[in-house]
Amino acid sequence: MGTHYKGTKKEIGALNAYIKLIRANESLNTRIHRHLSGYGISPSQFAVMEILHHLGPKCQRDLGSKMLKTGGNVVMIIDNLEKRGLVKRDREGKDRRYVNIQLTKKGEKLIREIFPNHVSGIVKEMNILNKEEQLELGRLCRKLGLQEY
Amino acid sequence: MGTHYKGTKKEIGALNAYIKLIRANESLNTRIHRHLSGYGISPSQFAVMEILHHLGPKCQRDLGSKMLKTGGNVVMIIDNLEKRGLVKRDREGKDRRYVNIQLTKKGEKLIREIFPNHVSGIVKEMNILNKEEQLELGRLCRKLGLQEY
DNA sequence: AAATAATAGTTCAATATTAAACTATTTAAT
DNA sequence: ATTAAATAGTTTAATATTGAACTATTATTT
Repeated sequence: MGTHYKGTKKEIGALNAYIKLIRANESLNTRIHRHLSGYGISPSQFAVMEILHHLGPKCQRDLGSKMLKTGGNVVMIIDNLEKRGLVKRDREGKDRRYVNIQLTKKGEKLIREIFPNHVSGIVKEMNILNKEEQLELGRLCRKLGLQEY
Repeated sequence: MGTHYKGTKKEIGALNAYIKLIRANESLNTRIHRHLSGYGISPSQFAVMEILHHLGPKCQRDLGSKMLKTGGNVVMIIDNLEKRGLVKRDREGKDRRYVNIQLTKKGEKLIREIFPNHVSGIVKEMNILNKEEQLELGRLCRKLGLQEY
C-alpha cells in the first residue's frame, strides 16, 4: 500500500492519506451496495429514494446538491425512477421553475423494505472501528469535506 | 450534517461516520480532479497513466484490480487513451491472453507535466489535517478498506 | 415596463461503470 | 491426450456522470 512517488515527507504523507481514503471509500461502497442489485436499483437511485424517504419531497436542485451530483445527472436518475413508478414529478408550485419530486406508494414501500438491509450492511462494515474511532474518522472527514476553494 | 434515520446509537454512529467518509471523498475528488479538465483527460484516464508512470507497464487485469474497476471498464479507458496515442497495447508475451499496456512517449510527457499539479492539489487539500491526523485517517481508512466478506 | 440577470430544469455528446454473455488462450483433471 | 475449468480480454445493454448549450420562468436593473 502507499504511493511510489518520490517527494517530500509532507507530499508523501498527504498522498498516502488520500489514497487510503479513496480506496476505503470505493471498497466500502462496492460491498455496501451489493444487496441493491437484487432489487434492480442502482446506488444513485437508492440515494434519491433515501433522501425523499427521510426528508420528504425535494426539488431536483436540492437532490443534486445533497448528492454532490450535477443537474443533468439528477434528471437522468429521476427519469429512470419515474419510469419504474417509484417517484413522481410535480410542477405545481408558485414558482413554475421548480419540479417537486416525491416517492409514490410503491416507492415508499420499496425503500422501507430495502433500508434496514442497507443500515445493517453499514453497521457490519463500520464495526471494525470502535465508537471512538468512528467519531474520529467522522471528525477528520468532515474537516476535509468542508473545505472550499 | 448526519443522518435523519432513527435507530440505535450503534446504527447512528456507523451511519454518521460512513456518510462523512463518502462526502469527504466525493468533495475532495471533485476539487482534486478539477485541474485535469484543462488537459482533456478524465480522472480514470489519469489514474491509469499514473500507475503506468510509477509502476511501469501493466496488464489490464492488474490495472483494474489497482483501481477497483471491472474488466470491461478498463477496456474502455485503455481504448480512449490509445485513440489519443497516450498508451499502447502489446500482446507479445508468452501467455497470449495478456495485453501489456505501456505509456507512449507522448503519454509519458503528459503525465510528467500533469503530475506535479496533482500532488500540489492533494497536499493543499490534506493540509487542513496535521501530520498525526493524516496518519490516523490513513490507519482508520485502511482498516475499513481491507475488510472482505 | 422593458431589458437584463439569475435560476431550475432539459438535452446532448462524450466518457465511465457495471454485470453478463462471449471469445481466445492456458491450465488442470481424468 | 482429451476434456473440463480457469483466466484475460472483449462486447453489449443499461445506467451514471460531467460539462456545455439550451428553454422556460422568475427576479433585478435601469
